[in-house]
Amino acid sequence: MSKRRISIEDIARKAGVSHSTVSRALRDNPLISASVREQIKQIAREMNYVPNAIAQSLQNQRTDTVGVVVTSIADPFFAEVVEGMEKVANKANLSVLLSASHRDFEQEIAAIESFYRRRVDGILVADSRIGKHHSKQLTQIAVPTVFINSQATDQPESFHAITIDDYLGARLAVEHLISLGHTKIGYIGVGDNSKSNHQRIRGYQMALELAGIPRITDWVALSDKDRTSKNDVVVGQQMLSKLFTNGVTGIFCYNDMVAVGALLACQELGISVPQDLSIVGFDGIALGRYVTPSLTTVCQPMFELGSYAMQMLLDLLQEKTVENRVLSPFLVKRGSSAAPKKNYNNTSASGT
Amino acid sequence: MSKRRISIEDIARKAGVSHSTVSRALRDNPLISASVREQIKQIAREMNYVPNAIAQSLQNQRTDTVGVVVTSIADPFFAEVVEGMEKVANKANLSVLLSASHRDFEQEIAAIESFYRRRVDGILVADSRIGKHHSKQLTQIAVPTVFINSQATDQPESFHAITIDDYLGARLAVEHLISLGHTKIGYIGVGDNSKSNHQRIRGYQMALELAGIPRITDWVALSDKDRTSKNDVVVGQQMLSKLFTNGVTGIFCYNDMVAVGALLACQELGISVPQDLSIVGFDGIALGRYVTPSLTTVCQPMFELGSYAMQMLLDLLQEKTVENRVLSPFLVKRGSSAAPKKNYNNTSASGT
DNA sequence: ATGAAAGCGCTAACAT
DNA sequence: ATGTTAGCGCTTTCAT
Repeated sequence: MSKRRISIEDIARKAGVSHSTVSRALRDNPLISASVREQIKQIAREMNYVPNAIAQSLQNQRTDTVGVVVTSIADPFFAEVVEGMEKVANKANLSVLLSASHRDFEQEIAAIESFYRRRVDGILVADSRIGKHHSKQLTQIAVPTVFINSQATDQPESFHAITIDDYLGARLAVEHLISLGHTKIGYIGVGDNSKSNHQRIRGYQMALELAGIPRITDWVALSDKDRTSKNDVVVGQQMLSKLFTNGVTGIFCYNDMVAVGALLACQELGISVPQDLSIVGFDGIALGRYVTPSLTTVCQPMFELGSYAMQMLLDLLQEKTVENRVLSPFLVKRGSSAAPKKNYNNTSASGT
Repeated sequence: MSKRRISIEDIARKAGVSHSTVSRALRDNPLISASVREQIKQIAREMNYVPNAIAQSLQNQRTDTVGVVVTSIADPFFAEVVEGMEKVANKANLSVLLSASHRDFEQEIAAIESFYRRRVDGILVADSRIGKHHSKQLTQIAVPTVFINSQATDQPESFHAITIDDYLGARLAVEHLISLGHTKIGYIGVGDNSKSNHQRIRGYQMALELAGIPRITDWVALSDKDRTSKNDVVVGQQMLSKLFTNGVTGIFCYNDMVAVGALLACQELGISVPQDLSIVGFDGIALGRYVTPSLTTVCQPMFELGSYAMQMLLDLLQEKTVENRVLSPFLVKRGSSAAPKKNYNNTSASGT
């Protein structure tokens, strides 16, 4: 905001009217006569006048800005989600302030507080770590907020939220493997305390249970705490051999990056997918289409997750009542899953 | 910005001082006695006071906000670049307004104008389409601006810019193929009028020329105008067979997505890479490591591109003089390139 | 060391 | 139909 810019004052002077007349004219207030209005607009154009949104915000108590917090912009999943948000925001003439939390609680809070200082009209938080115990600080920040795939295990009821049905997704994945004839099905997950991971494990277990397949502890592997999209791949790579050694013929992975890691490990170990082992991912990022074999996965409607979330926020801003939403993921069958090879002890494991 | 929030007025009332004293105390102005200062800060804390950044901006003529325009957030290349920007901005306590241009000139201008209205302190534009003829409108928008990989063929000299050396990158790619023994080398590019594509073609041609390899028109294929990261893949897929039929043994692709498309086409056509055909990409997006075979490519330092650009902008804001930068890409050899198969007419094509 | 007052650029209630 | 004035919440002279 360097030098002095043209203000309505300047235009008023040149037009020989008061600054309020200019203000009215520029905003098509019907009180101003057409001729004066056009004259003023003409002068404004000639002087390259651009209204100062900061001054308008101070007066109007609205910034036409929303804050968005994601764990990482470089994560292909969130990139899609943000794309969806941006599209809706843009159509509604809202600007988007973007901030990354890197899955860190402190950074998430810091981002939200910064948004609050800047008086954003609303806030969108993806993969939030905020639970009930923190909600107090935040309810004081009385800014309309929508959470996307909140990861707090004790998510406060009072918040607005849009969520993917992780439990359903996991069941879709595992039931797909079961329907192909697999009975030795493993899970590779992440060891952070995310709700997603919990729900996906639950879905995995329930799918097995409903099919009468016993759960084996050695068929579940979880990584350590720290996570980035890059080392999700490493998780898959490292966990794979153990599970394969333990005899699984199919693996459901926490997400696509983990699945890609598993795929990579298979290539190294000479395990052919899907002949020797079937792999199913979660998310539906573009990458899954380009690996070999292409990845069977449970897709989250990422773009919709973002655009619906933004739409919910818009509704909130217009004081409409908004219902929380739960979106259903869907299975996309590709090359990484197939029926298991027939061998000695196959599909007869239906007894308890 | 819904209801009334706590202001310094409220604190002043409660502390029995004037609002200017509160303002000073909160900002550690040495004029205020330590005891009063602490008392005021205490009250502010108790009342959950959060300064109104909008009011501060209006007074200080600074918003501590930068605007960023990229073609698409969902593009893995820009996602990395933005990540780099965000990191530097965050450290400098700058907020980032993000907007997508979708490679559309109008949208790019609209985003910049919106940033100007909001009085951002600086602007970063990636893949700008703005050329000399438009620079007039924008020089009036006297906001410090840095362009990243500007795509205007007639980029105005006066702008600040950081650019990857596309020409060098292309030479690296093609010289790599030549050093492996290839002499029949093709190029798959994009038909938009981007500077990158021009420079990469130039580098491709120069590398051939320097090696004394004749150029063959049929070894260069360009796509039509419209581009998204998704249909860059399609470009690679569609162009591949023609080039292969025309006898090339190595192909340099405009970017990694095009290269992935080419790889996919090879799989479908039963062309084995790198035995029958070598493929080299450009960009260095993560995806390249996960496809089969992994992609040899010319890497742009994406994260640095973003972080340096933001650093240049910070310097500009502090009125330092900043030099334009040209970053060098570097070759990363992976699985998709190898020596061509020996056959009848091999590396003897060194005569003019 | 502290308060009063002006002003950042705008909108809107209140005159006329 | 237009001008005058106040005020959004803050910082910063200028008094004292």
